[in-house]
Amino acid sequence: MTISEENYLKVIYHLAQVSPKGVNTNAIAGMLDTKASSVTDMIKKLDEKGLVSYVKYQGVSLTGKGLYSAKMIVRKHRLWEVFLVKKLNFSWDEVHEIAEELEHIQSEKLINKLDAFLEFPDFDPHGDPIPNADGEIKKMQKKILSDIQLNETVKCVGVKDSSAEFLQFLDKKGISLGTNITILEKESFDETLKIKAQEKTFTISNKIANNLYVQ
Amino acid sequence: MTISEENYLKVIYHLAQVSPKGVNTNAIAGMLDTKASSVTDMIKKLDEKGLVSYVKYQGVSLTGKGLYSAKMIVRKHRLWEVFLVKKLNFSWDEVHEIAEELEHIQSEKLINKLDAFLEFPDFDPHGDPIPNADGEIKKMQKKILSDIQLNETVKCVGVKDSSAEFLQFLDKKGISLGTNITILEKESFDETLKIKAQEKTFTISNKIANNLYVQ
DNA sequence: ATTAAAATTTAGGCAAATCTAAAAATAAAA
DNA sequence: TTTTATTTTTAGATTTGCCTAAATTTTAAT
Repeated sequence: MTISEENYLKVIYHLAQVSPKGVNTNAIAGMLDTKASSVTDMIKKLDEKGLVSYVKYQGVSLTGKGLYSAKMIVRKHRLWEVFLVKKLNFSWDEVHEIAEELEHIQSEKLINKLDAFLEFPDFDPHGDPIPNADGEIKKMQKKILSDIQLNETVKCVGVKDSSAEFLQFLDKKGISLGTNITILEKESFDETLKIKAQEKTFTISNKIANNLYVQ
Repeated sequence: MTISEENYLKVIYHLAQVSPKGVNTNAIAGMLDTKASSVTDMIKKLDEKGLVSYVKYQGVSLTGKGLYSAKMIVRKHRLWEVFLVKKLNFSWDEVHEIAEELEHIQSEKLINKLDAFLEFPDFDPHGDPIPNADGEIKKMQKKILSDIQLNETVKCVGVKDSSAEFLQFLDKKGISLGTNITILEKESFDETLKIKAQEKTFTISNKIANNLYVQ
C-alpha cells in the first residue's frame, strides 16, 4: 500500500465516523488538500483493490479489509504520538505532523513492540482511543463541555479539535487531560461559559466548550 | 527532498568512502537495485540542486551541502537503530530494514530529541559511528580481525558486513560487540583462523575474519 | 594504435498521482 | 416541475522516477 492510499483510507475512516452512509468526494478532497477529480481516480483504485466500496456519484465506504487497514494506520499514528509525548517530551500540540509521517512506517513487529514499550496505552495525548492489534477500540464515555449542567465539576478527558492553535489556547489556560473544570455560569444569549479550572476563573466561548470532552 | 533523492545521497556517501575520487554510475545502480540510466537521470537532478557535482562520464561526488544532508540521513538511520535495539529489544540483525524507512522522517527536532533520549550514543548496534547534529563523526580506531597477530586477544567493536546472515552467524558463535577474541592459530594456505571466543574454540574462514572490526 | 569490451548517456516510453477544463449526474430552488 | 446550482466524473496533460534499447564515451586488450 502506498502512502497516498493509506492517507485516503485514513481520511475516509475519519469522515465515515460523521457520515456513515457514504463519504463525499468533495469532503475527502478537502481533507487531503487535493482536487475532487484526483479523489475519484484514487477511489476507483481502492475499490479495485477491495479496500472501499464505491458507487458512482454515491460516495464511498470502507470494506472490512479497508476498515482494518485504516484502523492500523490510526493505531500507528496514535501510538507514535504517545511515544513523542511520553518518551521524547514533545508537547501535545507538536506531535500531529510528525505522527503523520511515522504512521506510514510498515513493520507490524515494530508497532507491536512500540505498543509494549509504551505499556499498551488506551488513549493518545489528545484523549483519542488507540485501536489494539486486532483493531478493537476501547470507547470512553464522554460528554461535550457545553452539555454540562451549571455548578457541575467535570474532568477534561479529550479534545475534539486537536489543532495546534486550540491546544496552545488550552495550555495558556492551564487545561490539559485530567484537569477539573467547574461550570460557574452559563450565558444563554451566546452560550458563553464562566468556568473554574486550575484555581482560576475565566470565560470561554461556545466554540471552545464544544471542543472539549469531559467526564 | 524526496525519499528517492535521500537514498541516492546516502548511497553516494557510502560509496565515496571507498572510492573518493568519484562514484560510478554502475555502483550506485547496483546499490539501489535500479538501472544505470535511472541513476544518470537522478544525478543530473541532484547536480542541479547543488547536492552533488557531476561531470559526464566521470562519476559524481557530494558537495558540502550534499555531504551534510547525507550525514544527517546516516545519523537518523543509526539513531533509529539504537532505539530499536536498546529500547524496543530488536536484535541487531532485524533493524536495518526498519531504519531504512525511519531515516526518511523529516523533523530535525525529532531526531535531536531522540538523540537525547538515547543519551547521545556515539555508535550504532553494528559499531558504526553516529554523526552528531553538526555532522561530526567520532572515528574509532579499529583493525580487521585478519590483521591481528597470533596469540593476541582483541575485542570485537564492529562489523564491516552488517547483513542479517552474517550477524546471525555471529550470534550462533556467541560473538557480539564487546566479545573478546583470541587468535590461536593462523593457517597460511587459506587464511583460516582458529580462535577462542566466549570460552569456545572454533575455526573461522578468512571471509569472516575480514568482516570483523576489533581493537 | 586499433579494436574490443565495458560503462555511461540519450531518446523515447510507462505508471502513479496529481492537475485543469469540460461534461454528466444529482440536489436544491424557484 | 423545471431551472439552477452543486457535486462528481471524464478526458487529456503534467511531473517524478523508473524502464528498454540504442548511441556514445571511456577503458582495457590485442
